Amino acid sequence: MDKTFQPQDIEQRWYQHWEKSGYFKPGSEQSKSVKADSNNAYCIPIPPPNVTGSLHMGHAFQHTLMDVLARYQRMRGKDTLWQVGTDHAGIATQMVVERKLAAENGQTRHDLGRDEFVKKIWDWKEESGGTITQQMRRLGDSVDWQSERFTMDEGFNAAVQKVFISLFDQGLIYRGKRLVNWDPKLQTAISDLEVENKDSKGHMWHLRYPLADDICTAEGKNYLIVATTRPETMLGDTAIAVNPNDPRYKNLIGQYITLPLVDRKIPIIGDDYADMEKGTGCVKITPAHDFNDSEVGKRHDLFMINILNKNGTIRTTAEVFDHKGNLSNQFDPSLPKEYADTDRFTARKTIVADLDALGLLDAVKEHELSVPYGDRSGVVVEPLLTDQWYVDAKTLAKPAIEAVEDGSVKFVPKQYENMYFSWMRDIQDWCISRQLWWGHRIPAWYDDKGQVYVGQSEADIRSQHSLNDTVTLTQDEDVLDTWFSSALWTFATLGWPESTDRLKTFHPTSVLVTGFDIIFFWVARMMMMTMHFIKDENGKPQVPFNTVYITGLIRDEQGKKMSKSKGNVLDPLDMIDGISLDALIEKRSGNMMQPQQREKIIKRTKKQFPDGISAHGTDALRFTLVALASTGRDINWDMNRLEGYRNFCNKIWNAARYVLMNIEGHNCGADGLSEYELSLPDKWIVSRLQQIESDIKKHFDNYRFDLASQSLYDFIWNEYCDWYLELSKPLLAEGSVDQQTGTRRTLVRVLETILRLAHPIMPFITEEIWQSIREPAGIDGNKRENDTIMLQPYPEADSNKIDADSLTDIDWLKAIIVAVRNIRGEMNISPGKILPLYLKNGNSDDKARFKKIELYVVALAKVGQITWLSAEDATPPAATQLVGELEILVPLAGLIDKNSELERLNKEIDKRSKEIARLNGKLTNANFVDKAPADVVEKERQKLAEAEDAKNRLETQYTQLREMDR
RNA sequence: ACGACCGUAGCUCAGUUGGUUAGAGCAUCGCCUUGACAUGGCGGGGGUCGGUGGUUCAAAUCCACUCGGUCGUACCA
Repeated sequence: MDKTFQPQDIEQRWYQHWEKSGYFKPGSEQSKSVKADSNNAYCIPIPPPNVTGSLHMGHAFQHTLMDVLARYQRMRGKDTLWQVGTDHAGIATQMVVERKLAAENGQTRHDLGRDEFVKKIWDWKEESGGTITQQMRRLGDSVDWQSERFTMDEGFNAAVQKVFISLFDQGLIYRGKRLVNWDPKLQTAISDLEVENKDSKGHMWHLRYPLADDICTAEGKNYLIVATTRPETMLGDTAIAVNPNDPRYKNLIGQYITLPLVDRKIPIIGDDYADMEKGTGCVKITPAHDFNDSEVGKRHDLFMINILNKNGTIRTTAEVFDHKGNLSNQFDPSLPKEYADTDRFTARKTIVADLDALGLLDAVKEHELSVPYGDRSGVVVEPLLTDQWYVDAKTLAKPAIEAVEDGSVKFVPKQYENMYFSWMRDIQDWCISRQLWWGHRIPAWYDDKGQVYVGQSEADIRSQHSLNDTVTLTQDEDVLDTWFSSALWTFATLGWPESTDRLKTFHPTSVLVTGFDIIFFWVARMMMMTMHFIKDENGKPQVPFNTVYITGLIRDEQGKKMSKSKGNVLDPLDMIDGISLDALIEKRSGNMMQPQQREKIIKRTKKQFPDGISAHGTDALRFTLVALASTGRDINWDMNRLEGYRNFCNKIWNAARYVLMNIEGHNCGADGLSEYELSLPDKWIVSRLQQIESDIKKHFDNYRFDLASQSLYDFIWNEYCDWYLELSKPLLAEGSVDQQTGTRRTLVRVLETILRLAHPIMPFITEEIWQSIREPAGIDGNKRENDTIMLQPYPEADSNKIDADSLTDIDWLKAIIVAVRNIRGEMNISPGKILPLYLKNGNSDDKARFKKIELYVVALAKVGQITWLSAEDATPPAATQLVGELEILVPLAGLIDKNSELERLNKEIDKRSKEIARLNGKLTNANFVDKAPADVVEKERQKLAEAEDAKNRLETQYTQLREMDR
């Protein structure tokens, strides 16, 4: 074995072995002895990453937690499936390929045409689709690769079709002309969730709209003033609203104003939406370009005038619709030609200038407002009137809300349930059509008259509706929102709409691990779709998963979100393999959208990683992520933690090295027949192991990964390595043959158990070491089930193995050794120097007890001659430590400076005095003594007595020492 | 504006139903290359738990208010 742990030598080798051996498959599909039974099944559906993407730290985090759960449950004997797959990620993928096309030969997707372009995307998927799956292998993800799915594979496509068609037939999907969030750059509708509102500074323009028919306001003005942040929309105004109770204007209701620039006569209406307190009390109403106005329009049967092209420029001629969305000739649709085809923001300036020239610009004010941006395109989105497909979300949401209310689905941490409820209880219909080319084409066809038919194929529809060839059918150009297909993820991946064994065994799945940012996008929609389509044998809706574990976000060391544009992204693989500074800089600053950031990023990267990043290995990365995973809070990434846990891996490695060196060629009881004797340290470490096992189980079952890893770390480093391995040294050197066998047996078996405990978190190092110690630990490596640690049983605590005396004895032993070490440390005595030791004030029990531990004290505290002194004996000049009643004395004898010992004693006495004062304060308080529980008071009394006794003895020692050898 | 979460050692974080002297890792200081490990060993220092007030015999923990931060939602004529 190498002196240090070299992760790069072992990781990929073991992963390939596991994968090749089929160990990631569910147990029921590996061996006939495991029956497929939904009661013993454990399934995690992976949140499908973008097929053309790559892993970031957030993935690494979530994947690690999922893998910990999967490996843990698999070892506990659950029939475990971690379902893997990728998402076609509509807009994101289409954009990537469009950019690639543009960069390579300056083409747009329109140059290629739809079929050719979609083919290009499939090509790109073939080329880049392997990246993320390769990265997952490096992370050690124990997913079932053989059943990997893609949201556009054949079976999935069938599921999507079936869901769409059924929902349409049930009246839960409909088509309608409505306002949607329109992205003028990508030229597609997007959902509310894909809109990012950003605060920005803008202007509020106050416009004068002349009253028609020579009427005047109560104040005698012949115009109304409206205010707007988007003056260009005035071209589409179809009313002015005032509050029906507003004394200033209520007599004008039913009258008209003349809309400037377009010379349109539009009504003044009364609506509560107009707030008398706000602005001038008059609101321009543009139902085709504002969501609130659209609602007002519906209440008053207003016409809707669309003035924008799909690319965000002003139309040459407006589109006029009546309140039902039918084309209308009520108004002259012509628009001033000087704005035609100019961008909305250019038009804004021109229109303001033109109104100003007409004397109709009353005021311009600075204004803070939030502006909606498309999260993908980064441009301002526009409410636009278009024909789109919608899902009746309210109907579907009802059972989905109930499932969380009645606890069928639990969120961890629980507070996210509120987030879920608040959104679900106020849910809007879901716009599912997207004007993209990449995605599931909507299975709808139109005839010449615009009549819509929904069905699996054109042929199906023709036969179903008896349409002959004289009727031309054209398929809807649009595709479905990506989240429409991912909403079917839990059951479509298991084979639905076929009725498969996997669906029966693994659905509902056990736990979904995901980020809070997609609770709405994904979690809620999976709930709705699954409960609508998947029923159990009694016809009761099935939930998609029983538990939703919400993770926090991984941020950079300053708590900032990691993003490409900030240049603070860390690649999990760089943590594993390491990366040079130059390569890291290239990665962070190359191919930047905003080159001006480049220098800044380079500078910061150089400062933060002057030597690049060294290799830490997958296990260290995973352990770090697990250790930081406390419930649902964000993680500020800390390279120092990673380094600490790399050292921890090395610690385990060397502990194993020690064990191997000491069992090699010796009997360690593997045959189960040899005589052996367990010594005090053996009994102790076995007892502690049981306690740790039950702690870890508790923590895993509560999803407290951080506490589980902490328990493991503490036990391995601070107990097994620091104490047990050290205690084993004198035993192996001086113990009897049976004792040596007992210790070797314990050394290797506890190590073997530790490896199994740690395996879900650190799969590679545990497998590597386990392979070399399984035989001495008494495991028959020739049996197939013993080929790998990943299929071994997870350790379970056995309270019969806890020896209570060993726990108190070792605590006492530790206290004595620490006392000597403390004197040594504080007096700057070299650790190797053998010290004589006096023990004073020990009772007969202490003496008997000390006999049991003398061997270890001598070895670990490096003491030579040990002399017991009775209470009456004169104490030699010595440094003193108290262990309960017992006084530990190290003679000064030229080793120790008297004054520093006096100083040290003083410090100790001082400490005791403070404690005594505190306890006295408490105990003289009648309220405390009367009202606190008796055992609490008694405890405090005892502490006081002990502190007083200790103080007295330290003071005696102090006086004696000071008097000596003056 | 409303809601959620967070504020504990220099840094990153634990701290359960209120009850020992508030813990860990990293960093720091001192001693040590001892035959598993210097990616190490041993020992030490470091915190008025964001602030104020309250409930209680007892508050990091419960309540109210307040300051700071993150996120979400709403509003924005």
